[in-house]
Amino acid sequence: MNQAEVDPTQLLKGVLDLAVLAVLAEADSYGYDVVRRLRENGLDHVGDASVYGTLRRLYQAGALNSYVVPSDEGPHRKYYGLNNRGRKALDQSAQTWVSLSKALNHLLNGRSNGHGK
Amino acid sequence: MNQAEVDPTQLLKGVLDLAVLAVLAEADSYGYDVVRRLRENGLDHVGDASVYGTLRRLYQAGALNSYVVPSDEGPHRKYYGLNNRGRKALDQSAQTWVSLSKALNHLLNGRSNGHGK
DNA sequence: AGTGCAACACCGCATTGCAGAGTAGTGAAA
DNA sequence: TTTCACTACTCTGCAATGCGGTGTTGCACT
Repeated sequence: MNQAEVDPTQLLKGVLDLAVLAVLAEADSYGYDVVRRLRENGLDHVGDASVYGTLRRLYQAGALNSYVVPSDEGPHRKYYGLNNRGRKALDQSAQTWVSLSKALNHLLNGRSNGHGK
Repeated sequence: MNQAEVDPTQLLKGVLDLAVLAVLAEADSYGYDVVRRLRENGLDHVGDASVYGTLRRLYQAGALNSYVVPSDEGPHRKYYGLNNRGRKALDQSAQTWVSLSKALNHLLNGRSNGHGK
């Protein structure tokens, strides 16, 4: 059961996975920074613990690889980056997300349209 | 704490609430039918128990009113419909949803655009 | 009539994700 | 030294999802 793929049912509550994956796709980074970037991008209320948890989960699922970069200006930083598996997972999750988002948006706008399909 | 309003953190996993609310906004209906409609609209993997649970939760939160319609073709049907509170909740949730969805979509497309306005 | 099935409602349990709070360690500023 | 901004991580509680099961009421078959 260490598939990196998300099963659709999980996406309902696992939007964070997708977000983290997306951020990591732009550039490798470490937990603290991921949180910062997520918040800068509109996900302002994500708890850091959630992100760390997500990171760990993703890592254990084999979607990420990580390496420690010692810093001379503070504690070490544990970078995470997408690997093939991760990119695939991102791709798939993104797709699922798009359908979900489309379905939802359709539902939300559906009251003003004249004829359904 | 029985506010019908969703706090943003909940939306991450509570997309179902919004979906159910939206379906109910189109027309009153009963659990079994809600599931059917949800599935027809792309939310194909929602479990019926989840929907019943959501319905009950929403009802207890005061967002829905319900009435039983005896059916001559089977057991009675327990209809649910939005009340003012429900509409407000839908409205608010929808808004939160839109921001979230925007943020996510931005993240997902962010790699190919030069500068977001 | 009896059996079985489909439509319908609902519950309990286990799993899992998310968040809050707390621990810990480093380097720089006060 | 105390404090603070960074950085990582753990424990724990809560709430939501889903599965499987239970029960009911008609209808179609046999």
